[in-house]
Amino acid sequence: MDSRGPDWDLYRSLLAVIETGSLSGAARRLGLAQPTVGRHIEALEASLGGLSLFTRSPGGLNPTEAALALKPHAEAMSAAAAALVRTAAGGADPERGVIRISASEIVGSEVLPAILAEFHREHPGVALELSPSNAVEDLLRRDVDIAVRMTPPTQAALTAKRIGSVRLQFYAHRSYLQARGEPRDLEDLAANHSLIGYDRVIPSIRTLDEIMGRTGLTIHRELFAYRTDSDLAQLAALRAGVGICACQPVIAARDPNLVPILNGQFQFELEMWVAMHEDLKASRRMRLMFDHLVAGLAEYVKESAR
Amino acid sequence: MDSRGPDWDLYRSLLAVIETGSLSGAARRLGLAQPTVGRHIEALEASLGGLSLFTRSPGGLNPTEAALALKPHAEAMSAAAAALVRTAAGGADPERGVIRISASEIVGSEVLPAILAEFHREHPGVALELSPSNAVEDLLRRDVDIAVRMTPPTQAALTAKRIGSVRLQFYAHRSYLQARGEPRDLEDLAANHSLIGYDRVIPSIRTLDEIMGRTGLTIHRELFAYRTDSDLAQLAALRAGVGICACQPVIAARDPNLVPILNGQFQFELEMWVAMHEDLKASRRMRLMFDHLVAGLAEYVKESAR
DNA sequence: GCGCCGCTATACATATCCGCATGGATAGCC
DNA sequence: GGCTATCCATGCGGATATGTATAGCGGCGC
Repeated sequence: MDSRGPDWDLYRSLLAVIETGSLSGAARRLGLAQPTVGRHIEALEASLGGLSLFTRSPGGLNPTEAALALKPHAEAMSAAAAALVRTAAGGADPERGVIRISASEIVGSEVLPAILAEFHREHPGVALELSPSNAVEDLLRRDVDIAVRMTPPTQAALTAKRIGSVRLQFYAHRSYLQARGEPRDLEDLAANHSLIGYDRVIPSIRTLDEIMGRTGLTIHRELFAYRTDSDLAQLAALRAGVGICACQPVIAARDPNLVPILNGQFQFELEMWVAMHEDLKASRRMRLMFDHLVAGLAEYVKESAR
Repeated sequence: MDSRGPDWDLYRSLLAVIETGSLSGAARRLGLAQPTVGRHIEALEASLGGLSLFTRSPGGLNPTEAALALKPHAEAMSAAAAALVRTAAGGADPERGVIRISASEIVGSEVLPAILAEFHREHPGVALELSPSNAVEDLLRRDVDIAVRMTPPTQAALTAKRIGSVRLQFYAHRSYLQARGEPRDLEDLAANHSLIGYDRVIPSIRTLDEIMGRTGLTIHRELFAYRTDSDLAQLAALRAGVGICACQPVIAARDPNLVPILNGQFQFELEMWVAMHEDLKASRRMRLMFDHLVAGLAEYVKESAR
């Protein structure tokens, strides 16, 4: 029932060596001595049936194909270990510990801060970590505890709650409209105006593409005059008057110089979800944050629907 | 960048103690001495900020709420470690090592053996493990390397390939038909015949339920005269003439005494998928098996479509 | 009530692993 | 060309963790 493999510590050293590229670097990161890490790798190679994991060179250790195949698994262990420590921090006390949250750049910087600030006032002992990213696998790999997503998380083993729909519509800065005029319709928009959009389209934005596709616009890089994959950079460009960009009404309303284009037609709807790994339901602190996010975002969505 | 937590070995001991319920049991499983495991737990509790993980008793150690919250994370580490060892087995040599495959009971025992036998003839050095189960989370948790599924795996971080549709229709054994006659239609079937079906409905069977729901049949336990959650037991019952049961044509055709009911009407279609964690694409052996399964199952589906 | 069997906790000898110090090798730079 | 800054490999003393042995405690069956 066991036939247990190598010590798990060896995997940690393996990962560190692959990532740092040298025994010395791994030793520094792990707080160990270089010979120790070297012996770990040696022991791991022996444990794994004489498998050769690195080609030693004076400049460092070069991972073999076999070692690279093992790396993702070691990363999974590392993520799980980190999640375990986060869960353990503060113990069963919901007023202490760490929570790590992932959200899109926009939500992470424009929507969450207010909501998280409120949570932090109520629970000052809980440390918060925010990871702005669009990667979906975060939750499965346990890189984060809770995620706010704009796509329905169809994953098993996930506790997910739908918040509602967030509108998205075209906005432009007054200064831009003064210089370029206001587009009459979609055709005019596409032909004679400067759109702000994506550079290399990110997978998780696909829903947006579909929606825009339905409106008759074909999405391709050349459609956009100002291209960046960062949502935040797009928002900044919109605020600077570079061009026209899709934006959430509540966020746009914060700048009185941003005005809706095309009479607010061509609204897109994005679903907003909060998701958490089921395993974390065992932690009172995580449940607290989950519920707080659901409530806070529901408020935001309600405001957005007005 | 690091602030590394406790030694990963401690997590392994933690998991073993939770699962066995005692230091001694964990020590036996891990091949360590009981005091060693005790010290591990002690060290872990200290590392985690004086967190209390167990209530010691003469009969064993009782995990606290905090320890139970950590368990899933430790399990994730364990699964990842096991997957790493499987990947490492045989090294980069695609002709050696281990592959662990998950499939439904039916597919695992009626369809895969022939396909896997062929693979095994070509690659006799590769050890194969088959885990018949309907749990979907296997791949994410890395409990298995490759899965054959009858539901579309909508998960990110998964390499999935759709094989095609597998028909499912009602069959009965000749002896049953002699005794009970042949049902004229669905109503007759539901009212006057013995159906073989599920006991406590398993989540992953839901697709089947939906399909059957479309046909007008309401699915509830009482509909079935012979109830078991094991697909294999259902098939065995069908072969023994217990009653009428949905079955794949290719499988039914192997027993000349099984005949289609209702003129082959009311066919259901199930999609067949092969899925693998993206991380495993780095392993040549896994890719080989993935491709072999795709080819072999495509052949099976083609045969089934005739 | 007695003995047996499971468990944990403690004490002590030992084997193991770790860190330190050193040597050798390569690459970049003045 | 020599200097320096990396890196890895090796040898050795010491700290650390492990295993063995034992004591103590509680439950269960006869």
